[in-house]
Amino acid sequence: MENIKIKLARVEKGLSQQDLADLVGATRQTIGLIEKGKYNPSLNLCIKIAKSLDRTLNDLFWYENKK
Amino acid sequence: MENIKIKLARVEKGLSQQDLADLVGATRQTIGLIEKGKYNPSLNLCIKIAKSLDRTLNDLFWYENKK
DNA sequence: TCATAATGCAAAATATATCTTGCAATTATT
DNA sequence: AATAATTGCAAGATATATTTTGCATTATGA
Repeated sequence: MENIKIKLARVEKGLSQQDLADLVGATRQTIGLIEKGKYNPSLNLCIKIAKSLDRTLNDLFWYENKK
Repeated sequence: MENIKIKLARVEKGLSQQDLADLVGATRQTIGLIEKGKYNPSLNLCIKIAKSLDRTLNDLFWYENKK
């Protein structure tokens, strides 16, 4: 369950994992593991990531499931 | 920073905190504290809550900030 | 090729979300 | 008014997100 959306939005803005980590006040490892889908991040961190990437929560973390 | 959106969506569906807690596999206290804005819930819990209330992450946890 | 930046991985430590239990206070129902 | 249901609050225990540090691997650029 990789989160490819974050990675795409990040590289689209020309940011490294470290860059994004600095923007949201987290560590590179945390960003990497979230992108890998190995973490269940906190809401506040999700919000910071979304804002830093000019996206919304739904854009990055919401998956529509048909029915 | 109370989260009134969750509370509104919950009562709108005629659910008690305990009901919602059961639906998402959490405890009543956890739901209560999230509604009070005293917790920073995990993304997975947010997703479960949103689905249980037929809302999206943005509906319940995203606040548009002008500029 | 060489150097450097970016990423992956992993163990131990720390911070904090969540649970458990219990009781008080409030609200709804009869 | 009385009873039950709902919610608030709080301390201690547990689970887990996040940090810290370090090293290996891969990609990038000179």
